[in-house]
Amino acid sequence: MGRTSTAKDRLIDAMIELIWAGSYGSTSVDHICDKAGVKKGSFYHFFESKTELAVAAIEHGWTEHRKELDQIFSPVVPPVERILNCFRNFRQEQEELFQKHGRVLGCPIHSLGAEVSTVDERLRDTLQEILSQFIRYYESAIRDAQAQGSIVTHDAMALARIVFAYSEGLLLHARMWNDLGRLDEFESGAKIILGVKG
Amino acid sequence: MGRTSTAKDRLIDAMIELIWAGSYGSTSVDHICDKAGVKKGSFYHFFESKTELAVAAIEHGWTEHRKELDQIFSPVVPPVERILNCFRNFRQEQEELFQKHGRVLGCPIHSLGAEVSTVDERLRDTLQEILSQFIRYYESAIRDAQAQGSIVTHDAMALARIVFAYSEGLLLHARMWNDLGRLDEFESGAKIILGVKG
DNA sequence: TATGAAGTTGACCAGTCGGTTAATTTGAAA
DNA sequence: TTTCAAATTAACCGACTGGTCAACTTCATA
Repeated sequence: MGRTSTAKDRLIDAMIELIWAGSYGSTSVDHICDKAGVKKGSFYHFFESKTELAVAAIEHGWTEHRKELDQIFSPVVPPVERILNCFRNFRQEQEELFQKHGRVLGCPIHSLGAEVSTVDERLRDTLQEILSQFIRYYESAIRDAQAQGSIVTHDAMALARIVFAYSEGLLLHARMWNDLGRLDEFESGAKIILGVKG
Repeated sequence: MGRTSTAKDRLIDAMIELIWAGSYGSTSVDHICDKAGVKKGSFYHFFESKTELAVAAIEHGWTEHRKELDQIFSPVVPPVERILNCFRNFRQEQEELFQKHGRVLGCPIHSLGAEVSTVDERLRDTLQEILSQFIRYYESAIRDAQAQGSIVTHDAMALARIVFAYSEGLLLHARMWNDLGRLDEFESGAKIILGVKG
């Protein structure tokens, strides 16, 4: 009952893009509405606040990304290859974004986290949860790799955190230097950290 | 000739603290002036813009930090120990900030970089330059360690970048989870990356 | 085809944003 | 003790901030 609308989705899409390309602070409700072709009154019909839209946008993005990750981290694929492919996937995505925006945008979760985590708890909690889920992909791949003896035998959780922190640092540097090439370093870097044999 | 003033320094100090505790976007000129006990008119007497104050504040902070780094990375200290001490120094600083703000604040260069690098080139260039200088401390320590055979023999520049990206990722996670304990992971993490022998 | 729930609209709000200005006060150096 | 460059001040600017609201339009369903 009542009429249907795509405005909510348009707002979510606009929010993700604007945050990614700029920052949370540089993204105003007016900008979002312009980009989505939605009037401000409608914005607040669908979302309680700017923060709530950001939460919805980030969660939506993560839900989408998870579908890819579930394929990339399929147990059928050799474990080390899963991690490498995951970052190759990042690189490709960043390349497409670069063609569109003329800039390397890095990881929005990470950039948003750095910006808002001392200021907006609601958003911070959302980002925390997503990163906690993400790292589990690395963790289980590392455990599988250790079981088959293809990498060094350290605590899997610890190794996953190292690779994860490293990958986020790399993504940030790629954003800061607007340089896709930085992302190519991951392959050799991850192999060094994981002590890949052969 | 003319009168003297400490307003400029007070503004710089206030800016660093506010950016570190929050973000660039959450730090308004009015907040800075309040904190520094300076009227807005004086602000614009000393600085062209908010961006220029940020640049001055970041550069001032880096100049101070370099003094510590020059001691920490003294060639007299065993090379691997230099890198470890550098992060121990971070940890201690973060502990003091935690006592003051009740929050882990992480690396301001890094957080600022994530926030503004697509939006404010002037600031981005300043941050780039500082990070480029920073990594050289790691690089030369790594080269010394390799010369004395205490770590693995990979390309020193590449290793430095890995350790550096890793440390920034760690600092971010400590900020996001408001958890000083994350920083303790650096010691074992760095040893794994560098392949410390013994 | 009537209905009312859901979506849309534009005008409006008080507060804040970064930044400007001209008048005034200060105190270091001559 | 005078001088005047430098520092301070408060009032002001227009644009924009996140958010509200009541009137209005639409269209899926019954």
